[in-house]
Amino acid sequence: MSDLNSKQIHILQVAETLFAERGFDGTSIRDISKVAKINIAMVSYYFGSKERLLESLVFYRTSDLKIQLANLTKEHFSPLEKINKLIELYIAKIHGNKYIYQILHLESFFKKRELNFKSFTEIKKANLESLKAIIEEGQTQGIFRKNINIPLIAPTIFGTYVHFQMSKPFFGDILNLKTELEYDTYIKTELTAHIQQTINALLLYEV
Amino acid sequence: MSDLNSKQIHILQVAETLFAERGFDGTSIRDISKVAKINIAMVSYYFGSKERLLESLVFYRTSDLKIQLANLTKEHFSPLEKINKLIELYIAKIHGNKYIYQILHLESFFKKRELNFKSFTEIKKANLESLKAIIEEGQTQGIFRKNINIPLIAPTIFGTYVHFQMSKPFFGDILNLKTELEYDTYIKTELTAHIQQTINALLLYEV
DNA sequence: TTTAAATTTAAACAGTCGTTTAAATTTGCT
DNA sequence: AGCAAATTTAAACGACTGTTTAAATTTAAA
Repeated sequence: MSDLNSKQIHILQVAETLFAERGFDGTSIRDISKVAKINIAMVSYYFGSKERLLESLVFYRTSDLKIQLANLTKEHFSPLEKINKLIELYIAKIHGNKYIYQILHLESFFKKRELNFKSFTEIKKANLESLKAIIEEGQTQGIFRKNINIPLIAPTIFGTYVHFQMSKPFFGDILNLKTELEYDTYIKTELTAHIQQTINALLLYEV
Repeated sequence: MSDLNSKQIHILQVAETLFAERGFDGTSIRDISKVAKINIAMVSYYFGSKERLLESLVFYRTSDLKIQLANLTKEHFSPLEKINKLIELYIAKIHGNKYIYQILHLESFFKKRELNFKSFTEIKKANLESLKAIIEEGQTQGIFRKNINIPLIAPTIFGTYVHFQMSKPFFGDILNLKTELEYDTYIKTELTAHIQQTINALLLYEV
């Protein structure tokens, strides 16, 4: 499970893009085999089954997903700077792994799928704890206001990004972003700035 | 297409919950027939095909989706009050139609599906215009700050809600919301308040 | 009550699905 | 080179898919 050869990794990479594009049910093993240029039996040979292929993919990617926040909390930035660096890091990391996040986001709430998403949940909990630590640091310093629903900040960051990413045709149209690169650049600049601005205002000001 | 009898509506309602739970591809006509207690041929008889059933469902629901914002913009509230009423209306309406929104959200970005989602796009554009009108009113009154990326506000509202809704197992766990009713109540109170607080801070304060 | 239309049914259709099989081929070690 | 293990292949399996068929039944108007 843990040591994958180059052929297995190639299959996972093909499966990843197809699952993200068409969904798990919308992608057949024959589709994967055709794109990856392998025999259809190779998926069963290497992974056992289609479901186990997805499990391997999730395992393969989520081991790479941990966002380096430990270093961040220790450095001597102000809480506000930490928050903004966290958001930037968060969006960049999610965007770099957008396919697996799309898959996890789409498939995780289908109850019939009984896969092991514990690692994903643990990462979310760990990230929430890091965020909580930074905000409470800012609150004790008297910089951030007290009445903040901390668990709802992550959905605002994550949800804004995901919704922007999933509504690409709509926002590409109204914001006149024609190419993939233009869209990516907009996410790294304007969207990240918007989210930082939003969370900063929420943390700093009483309404 | 437009005049549906009670049997057709019953089929659509069953299909709606199943599509939202299991996805379009994950739901078979036999599943729908079993739950709706009809013969499998009735779907083809009434709707022509499974795809046309989805089209009928989208048409049936989106005609009911238009959020009544026209009245809102005309009433003599302050821009800030209008924004907060808009958010409350928006979340309540989406939450009341959560199943069809889930389906649209999940299926709309799968490119292979060439369905007619124009009405959905038009609603989004109309809502964006209403939001823009209110914010610009506030800006000319000198209440709201100038440097605001208006098209990105809707993704923040919508995205926060959708992500909270789709991560029900996660947030139900960490917020200790055990029943469906507790979750619904939390959305109508805490989550709506959080989003209002967030957008208000964004509109009112320079960071 | 007769009769034609609308509805409902069980059965079958052709196609695709994930998976398995057994034979063929390649690989790597002695 | 010889040989066993690993890999790759084409073919087939049974199960499930959406859809169609034709007969049976119900409905409703004359």
